Amino acid sequence: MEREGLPELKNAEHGKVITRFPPEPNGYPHIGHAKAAIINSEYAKMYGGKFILRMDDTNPEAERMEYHAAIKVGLEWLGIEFDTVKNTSDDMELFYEKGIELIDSNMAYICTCKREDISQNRRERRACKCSTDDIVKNKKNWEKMNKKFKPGDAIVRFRGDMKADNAVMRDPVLFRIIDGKHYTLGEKYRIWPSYDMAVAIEDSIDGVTHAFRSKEFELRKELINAILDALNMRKPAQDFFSRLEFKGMPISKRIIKPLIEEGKVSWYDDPRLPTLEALRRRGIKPEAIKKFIMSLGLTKANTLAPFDTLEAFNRKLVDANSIRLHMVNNAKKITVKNLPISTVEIPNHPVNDLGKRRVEIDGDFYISGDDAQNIKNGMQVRLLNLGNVNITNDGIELGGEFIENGDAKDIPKIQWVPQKTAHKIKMIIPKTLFNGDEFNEDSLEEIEVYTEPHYLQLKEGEEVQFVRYGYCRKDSQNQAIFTHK
RNA sequence: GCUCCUAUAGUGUAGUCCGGUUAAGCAUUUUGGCUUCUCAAGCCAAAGACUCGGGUUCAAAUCCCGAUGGGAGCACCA
Repeated sequence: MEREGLPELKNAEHGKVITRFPPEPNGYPHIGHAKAAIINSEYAKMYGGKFILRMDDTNPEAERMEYHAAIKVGLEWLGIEFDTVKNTSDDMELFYEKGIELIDSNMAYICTCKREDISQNRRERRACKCSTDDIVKNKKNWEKMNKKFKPGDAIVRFRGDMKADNAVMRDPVLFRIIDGKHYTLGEKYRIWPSYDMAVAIEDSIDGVTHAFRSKEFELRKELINAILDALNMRKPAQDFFSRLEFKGMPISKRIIKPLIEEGKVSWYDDPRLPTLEALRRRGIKPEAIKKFIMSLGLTKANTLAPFDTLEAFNRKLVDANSIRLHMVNNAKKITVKNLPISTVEIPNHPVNDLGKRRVEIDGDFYISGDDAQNIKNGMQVRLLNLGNVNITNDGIELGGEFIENGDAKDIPKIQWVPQKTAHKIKMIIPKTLFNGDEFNEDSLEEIEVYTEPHYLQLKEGEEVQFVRYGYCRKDSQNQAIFTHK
């Protein structure tokens, strides 16, 4: 059986599937976000269901509007559409209600132990004294968390199982005190639900039927189910997929931030990064990302994806409407005599009708240094779209004589740019940022090249193919970024 | 250390639940050819894999046991 796209879901009814993508607005969106968003959104689409974007914003210390906005921009660029957009923090009152319910039913208690002690007890699978406090005392302490206690003084813990093999189940945190200013709610609340509490409640009340998360959350599944059971709430099906990273391209802010601060990387849109913004600048199309991610499947095996697969998808997308332009690198001069014409019309694409451009010529050209080295005296070469030339090369100066009606078959073909109108641009070539753990000091190559003046008429962001060189994205009038071959 | 997840060609995957129909399909990569006024695209072809060791069975990539490699968790981050 041939399978289109993602594997079938268990217990999925057409029209009734609800999925969600819950990013935390604590950084710029990257390829990993794209994977989670695309998989969840594709499943909703596949079953004619609904898809929710939920900003998971329950840690005021980490979250910022800047990131919130960047995530929205990134998702829009990817072309992902949502039926509902919400914030986890919209439901603070509900979290409190459910939290109190857990305390009332003795499924949760307030713990006032020191952080280190809690950690050690977890490791040693020992309960602490607080776990035996009665409901009355717990309720009193809950009130105190609102004002009297300082951050770190007290937390609400779920009554799991301190002896459990799954360490996540050893009385995990449900609520903690954070005094920081939340990016949308300010100082309205200071008791914040933990990830597990928030996700459990949210997925349940949002009607999420299938939740797909990356593998590092796998151990949380048991806890989320336990919380929901304790509350008598509906449980979504949970499944997991491997994290997506590219070789040598760090995803974590912990690594990227210092690079930016040290000036080793310009910003989150530096084309060497796997952020969505960077991929966009580099010339990768959203559709290519989608196809690429779908081709990865739902495996739980670790993936260190090869960038060239992404490039292959992109090349196929971009080829049909990338204008072909001449560009020369490491330019060498050549003067061609006996040119019978002063202008030549060149098609913008070999097979598709993308128009033509008129190029003025006077016999003085630039060609690429590599080509100049390979052409010998007496040789015949084809100046692409122009005609054949008999080369004279005395070792110092390159010259040539135009041959009318030369046959293009079986002779070297090279691209050229008229000296008079040549437009100089900077070509940026992104390479792998890291070799293992080593920062690659040569990860960004910049070269000065000449291109046809027609380049100036292209829109910014347009993809072009520099003939015999590769696909590049116009970054500005004076700069292009190498996308791939 | 404990627990969980995972293991198919250079790379990424399909197949593994329900053992035989596939001596393993697809994509990428590499190489060769056709086409072409590009070293692109398109078309054709070739190369290349079931981690290891036991067991069950007429039959195992698929089931069981063990080993080994890789990843994750053991946060008042998500």
